Amino acid sequence: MSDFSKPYTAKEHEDRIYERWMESGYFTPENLPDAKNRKPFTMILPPPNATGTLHIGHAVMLAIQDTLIRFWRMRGRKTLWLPGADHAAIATQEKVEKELYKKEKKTRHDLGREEFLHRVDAFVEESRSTIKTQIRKMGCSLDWTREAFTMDAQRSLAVRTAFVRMYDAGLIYRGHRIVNWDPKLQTTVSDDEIEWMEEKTPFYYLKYGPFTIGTARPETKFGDKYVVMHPDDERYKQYKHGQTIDLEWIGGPITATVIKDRAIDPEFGTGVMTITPWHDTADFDIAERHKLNKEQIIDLQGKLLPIAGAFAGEHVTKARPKIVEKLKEKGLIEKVDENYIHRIAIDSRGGGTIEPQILEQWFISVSAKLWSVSSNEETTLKEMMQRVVENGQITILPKRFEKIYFHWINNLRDWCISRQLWYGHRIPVWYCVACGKNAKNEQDLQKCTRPIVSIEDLTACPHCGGAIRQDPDTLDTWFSSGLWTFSTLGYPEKTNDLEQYHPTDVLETGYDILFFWVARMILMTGFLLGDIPFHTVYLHGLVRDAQGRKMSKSLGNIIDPLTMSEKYGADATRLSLLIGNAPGNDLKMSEDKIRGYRNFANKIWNASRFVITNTEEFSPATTEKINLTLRDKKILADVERLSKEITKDIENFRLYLAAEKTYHYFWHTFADNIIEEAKPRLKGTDTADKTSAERMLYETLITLLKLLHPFMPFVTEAVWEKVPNNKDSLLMVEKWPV
RNA sequence: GGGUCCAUAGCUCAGCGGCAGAGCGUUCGAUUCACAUUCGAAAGGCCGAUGGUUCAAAUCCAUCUGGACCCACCA
Repeated sequence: MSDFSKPYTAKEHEDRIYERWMESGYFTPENLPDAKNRKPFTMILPPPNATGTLHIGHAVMLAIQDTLIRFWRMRGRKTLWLPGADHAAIATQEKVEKELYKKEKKTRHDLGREEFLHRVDAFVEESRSTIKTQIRKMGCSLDWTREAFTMDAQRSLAVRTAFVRMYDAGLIYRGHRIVNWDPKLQTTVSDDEIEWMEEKTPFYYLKYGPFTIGTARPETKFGDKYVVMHPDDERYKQYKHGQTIDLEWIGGPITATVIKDRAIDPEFGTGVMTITPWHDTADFDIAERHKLNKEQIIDLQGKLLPIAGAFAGEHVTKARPKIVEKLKEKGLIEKVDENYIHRIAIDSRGGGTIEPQILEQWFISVSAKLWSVSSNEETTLKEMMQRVVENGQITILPKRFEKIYFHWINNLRDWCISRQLWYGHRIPVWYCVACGKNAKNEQDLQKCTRPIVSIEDLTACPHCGGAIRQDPDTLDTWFSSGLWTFSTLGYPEKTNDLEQYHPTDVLETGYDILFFWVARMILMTGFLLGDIPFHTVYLHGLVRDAQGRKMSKSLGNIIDPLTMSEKYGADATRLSLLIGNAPGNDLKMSEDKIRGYRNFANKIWNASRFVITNTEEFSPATTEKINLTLRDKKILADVERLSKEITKDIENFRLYLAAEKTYHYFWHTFADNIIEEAKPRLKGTDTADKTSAERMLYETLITLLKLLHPFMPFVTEAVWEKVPNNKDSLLMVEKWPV
């Protein structure tokens, strides 16, 4: 058995070993030895976007999850780790549109909806297979027979079913709301997808009748006919709420109405402002409170409407200087603050500047009353989301994120779920355009005027048989992601999988999508199944470079996990992502660190070779009969203590400690001390002492290989093959040493 | 404005009431040995500051300083 080649070269083993695992079928829980008597352990892989390639953020999640799943598999659980991909509507559509424009100078409108979606599907097909190959390179023991995609037939059925059920329960409604509109991508964007940028802009103090108002956006001021101040502001006490004032404004004389509202900060500027409810969230709220008129100033392309008079049709950014010029001419500018810092909202996915607009959108109400199946009382989605974490049904690790979660829930508003994209789940709502002309009775006629919600595709109005059209919008990506723990298991059918594997045990993901995704899964599962989606949420941090900066293409500091795995092996890459990675904390990563763990893989290889070549005549059956010296017994007891400690650490998600302890013990205790001390004994003439040493070394190595396997599956499996007694067995399904 | 967290060796961090620790890096030395992807050794710390609780504080409490992040968003 001395065919160990001299340094360990990961490349020679990894693909081959992955193939062996695949052939064994053990990634599928039902194929595990004695599967019937195993208790299930489930994790669903957070689906990577179907557009991308694997990056270091994926690698860290894969390393943690594969470690957990391998640990629980060896501990005798019926482990299911289910893979999939997310269609990532906005990101994917944007990518394909860019490609299309670059290659053919066409927009999606040139192709039409159907043809465009064909292109997207082709693109997604290709990326999905790329990322799948890359996930395998990392050694992930995922059940590929259950692979899912958020846009496949089964998941689409789940999405429509969920929509219809929520609609029927009165949770989904349509309404005019102010939303974040991205004029570049021509869609709404959720609050969570916005990034704020600071920009130095002139701040204008404008004369508004007897008042002075401040604004950084004079181009939105055309329609302003309400002037708002704090009710307790002494300076303006002579003006009464509702009082009208005639004054000269940009486009000529207007009549303004005084509004008193507590949202105004008397300290800011002059303590008086005018409002633009159509294009500002705060102004919209004020207008709603006092039932004021709202007027649109800017269209969906970002151009000024006829209300702007001479400036109509001009893009806001181009019109602004001209408008300032006109204000100057009219003597309406009192002063300009040149050093004002203005914050502008950017769509973090596509980069367009957000222009708030009032639009008709679909919403999920988080505060509508509904009947809770599980607690048998009236509740709201918001209360339900809070309760399951509060009462410990769901644990979020690290604990401090529970506080952050509660804080978020407290400020939660209704969730806007419609997007004006083409790629995604089309909203399963139809409108009768035949105006109910064939309706048989008054009841049906009335139904024709309302939205028709259906799980099945409709081709004609079910009430009058007339023509219909489907809502053009698609659903927010997170709507389908929210169903992920159970849509992957067969929902809406009551499948065996759903029965057996849900709720899942652990959801492992980055803290950056706690609100986007984790919270929404809790919401969806709570309503649709009356259950929780998972027992434990484990949140990892961001991977940063050695200087602690975010990795980005422009900084050129990206560490590509695939290049690293190619160079140093997947095991080394994985270990570098686990050690020093405490939950919820960001992790600093450098190539040097990975190189260090490559050396460790080689250490395992070499020390194992030494032990294996010196214990060749052993078989587990005979080792039992060999008497151990006191010292060797003590060593084995130490290893047992270590095993217990490691087990506890992994059970409590302290992978960073478990990995480091095992690493340290293997290298600096086992290799540096135990093996060194055993060398003379192996060459000695005292047979009893010699065999005791052999047994001790053999058993220690076997235990350490098992302890290391979840962290470094390839090298440990490669060594396992070299142990004479193991022949065709796989370390992957060996019993955990406790 | 509201919230969360961090500060310990040059760097990355562990320790979270009982003698200040690890990895990497640095310096010096070794090398027919399973392994130069190696081994041995050394240097390196007022545990951010101040005050308090305690027999005892890096650890608990308060305040401050510096930093990171999240949420809200100010016309």
